[in-house]
Amino acid sequence: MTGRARNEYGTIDAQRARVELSRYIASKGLKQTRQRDLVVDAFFSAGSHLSVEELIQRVRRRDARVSSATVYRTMRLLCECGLASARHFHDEGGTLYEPAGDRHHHDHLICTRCHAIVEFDDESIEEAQRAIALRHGFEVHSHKHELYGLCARCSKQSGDVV
Amino acid sequence: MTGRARNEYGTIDAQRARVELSRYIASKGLKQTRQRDLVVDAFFSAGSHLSVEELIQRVRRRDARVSSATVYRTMRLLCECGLASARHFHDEGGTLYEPAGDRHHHDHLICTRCHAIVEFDDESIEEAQRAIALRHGFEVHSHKHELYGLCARCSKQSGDVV
DNA sequence: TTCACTGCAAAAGCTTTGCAGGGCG
DNA sequence: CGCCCTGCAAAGCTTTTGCAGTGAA
Repeated sequence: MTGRARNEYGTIDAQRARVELSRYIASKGLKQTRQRDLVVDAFFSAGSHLSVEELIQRVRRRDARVSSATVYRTMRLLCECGLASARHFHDEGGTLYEPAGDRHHHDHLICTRCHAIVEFDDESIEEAQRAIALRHGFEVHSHKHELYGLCARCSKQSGDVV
Repeated sequence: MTGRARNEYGTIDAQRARVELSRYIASKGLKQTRQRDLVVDAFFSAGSHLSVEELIQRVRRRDARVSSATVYRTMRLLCECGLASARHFHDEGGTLYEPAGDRHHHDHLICTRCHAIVEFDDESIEEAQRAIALRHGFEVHSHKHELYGLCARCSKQSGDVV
């Protein structure tokens, strides 16, 4: 137990996210609305790596009239205040969002067949990155490290069939 | 000397690229055209990491009537036959192409201010990736590893000014 | 002569934006 | 009551595609 509410992804839960967003909204003179609450709830009660399309569907189960523009705008807000981050895998398809909060940095293994996404985090790679940046005089602020291929299940299926 | 014509990027030169593309074109029953030659020349005689926009400009210096569709189609051809590869940095902006040929795999450091791109390649990272893939049962076919931040020059400017 | 290629323009797919009305503080 | 937010539709961007005419082999 860490004293913070977390779900299976190690992310903050919907309730806490709403509190943090409220704080951000207040600090910026923005307004809390029913639609924003719906989006935040839908997002934080779902799994990680949610597509805009899935998110819109989830929101519309509660209120079919929420527009996609509002969902995009709310997710932009969540990204700005650090509660979510946007990802673009496969160099194609739309944006996927993942909860951010105070979660540790991580990278991704992506199955190109079933689109499963697994997170990983490796200190020796982070260390090597620091060395590379130093060698080139770069001041690195962020990075993206994605491994594409077949997950265990899809890899096994390939082997079985072929 | 390796016996192969190479430019400063370690990529094959325009002449050799044209030969290889001709071979591919012949093998597929396609046709060699003036426009394709223009695109290939423009691409291989330019630096690495060329945007579609820059490429189109370069091609049009020679023939202003070449359409962007043709440039896209030709670059797709070059990617298919392994002479080029498409990249999408910064999660925004358009596609950048880089010569591929028989060049060694590499990754990128990208300056978020001046958009300079530096290539790197690190065996210890490749090794760590293999270990991670193994641990998760993944069969990795490709990866993307990008470090974003300020290059030496921009980093120094920041420090000076602020 | 045949069939791939080209230029043009329209379409596609994702995301943002302008606007007029609605609602939070 | 002021101003932010919302839904809708239209616009933006990059890339692809349909089509009729052109050109390589």
